[in-house]
Amino acid sequence: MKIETDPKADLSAQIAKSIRDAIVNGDMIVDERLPSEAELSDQFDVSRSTVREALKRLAAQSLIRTQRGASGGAFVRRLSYEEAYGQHITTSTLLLSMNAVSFETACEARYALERACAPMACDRRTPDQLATMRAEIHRQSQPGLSDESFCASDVALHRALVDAAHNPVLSYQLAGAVEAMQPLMNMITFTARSREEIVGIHSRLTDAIEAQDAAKADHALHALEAYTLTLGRDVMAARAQKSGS
Amino acid sequence: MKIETDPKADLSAQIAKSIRDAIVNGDMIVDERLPSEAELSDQFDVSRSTVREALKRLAAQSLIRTQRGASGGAFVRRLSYEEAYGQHITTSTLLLSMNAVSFETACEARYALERACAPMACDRRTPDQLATMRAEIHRQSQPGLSDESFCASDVALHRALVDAAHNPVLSYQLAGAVEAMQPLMNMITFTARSREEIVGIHSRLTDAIEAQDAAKADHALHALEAYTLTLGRDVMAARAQKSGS
DNA sequence: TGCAAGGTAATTGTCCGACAATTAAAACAA
DNA sequence: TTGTTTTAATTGTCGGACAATTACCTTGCA
Repeated sequence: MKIETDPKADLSAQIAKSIRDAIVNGDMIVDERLPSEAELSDQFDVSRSTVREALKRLAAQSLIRTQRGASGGAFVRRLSYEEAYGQHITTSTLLLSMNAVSFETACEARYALERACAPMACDRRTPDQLATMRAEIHRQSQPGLSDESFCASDVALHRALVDAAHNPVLSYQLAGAVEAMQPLMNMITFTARSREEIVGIHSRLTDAIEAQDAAKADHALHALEAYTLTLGRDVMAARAQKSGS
Repeated sequence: MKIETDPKADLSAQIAKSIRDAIVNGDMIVDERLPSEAELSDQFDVSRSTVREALKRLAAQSLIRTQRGASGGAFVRRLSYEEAYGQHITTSTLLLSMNAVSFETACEARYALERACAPMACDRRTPDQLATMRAEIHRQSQPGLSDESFCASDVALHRALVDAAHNPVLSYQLAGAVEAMQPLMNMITFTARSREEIVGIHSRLTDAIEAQDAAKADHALHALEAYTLTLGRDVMAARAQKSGS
């Protein structure tokens, strides 16, 4: 295990990097045990505290898990889809909120990705996923629903669409794009009229998926993108006017 | 700043979580300074070592940066696209390598995503990006090129295609899918014949992007997916036969 | 006054030693 | 054999110490 001497980096960062490289390169396999903290501090010739800080960095990236007691230690962790989802969503959300991504850009990306998996969803959708989509549509029709709940239901529906493609890699990649949009979407106040419109398009979309009509699904997603964009622009315009007055 | 008492988690993990929540929820803005390690250890009533381990976890996720000296400390970090790319690619690569994702699944996801951005690339491609694609095609035609270099060039070409869509959110999401495929692709030995075939499709694809012909680009990507899949299946079959004999 | 040199204090980085908590395995007793 | 106790290894937490770095203040000088 080599240690690249980048003189400006912290020791714990250097050690974390060398261990991370070993894991990513496949030098260590899943569930393999790392040397104990004492052994690592000997190998790298640093104190145990420094080794611990390095290990905490790796734990934060879900690369290792630790276990106390005899025959405990740090083990290479199998990265599950669920954890990867979580990290991806957190990162995507922060990226959008910290970098002032325009509503248009995020919207365009989201619907482009969804259109990419619509044909596969048409092929492979299960009754289960159709039922989920119908249930969310029903929820969205409830009059007392808050804007936040409406958005959450929207995300759930689109998530079902993505999962219907039955491609875990695709689901993983798209989860970030769709869920990271939610804070942006939450800024929109949905009138009764706009909800009705959206529910209508959602129904057409679900019908298309059920009928396995990819062209129709694509059309519905285009309509949804256009309408969402209109709503978003209205909100932005209203906000700009307000702050300008 | 609240601390949820999850009794089974480490103290440093709990503290990291509470600070992370504060950042993600927007309670702390970019470049805002966190309390010093001494103050945090007072607030959370733990030792400084424990606070430091928590801060290292956050640093590993690029949520904070630290600075030494007077008026130094830990500051909320603006997550840049570049860092997010890096994290995303690392995570995606690990996810694929650790979970035995089939070549078919990864391939399908990759080309579905690329087809999603092809229409936008047709609209917005710049001469620069076309030149990059042409240059990579030229590289791929060199006879002495190693399989690894051929794959790297392949990734570079597709990366140019994605960037041509001029949507940073899309680029970010797709970078993981495309680059994480490279280790899988590297397993394939490309014969002179198959390279010729791939270069031909790449040329058709680039022509379509230049001519802004979305349908033709879509067709080329479908052809590329089908051919890549064939190559991958051959490799897997050969490998299976070898291990079986 | 203005400026430069040097000192000071605050803060993170690293090290050390100690003890608590946990857990698997070994040793032991019935 | 089976159940219990002891033991050893390992991570988790604490406290203190010092080094390294850096912004800020003080002091002396022109």
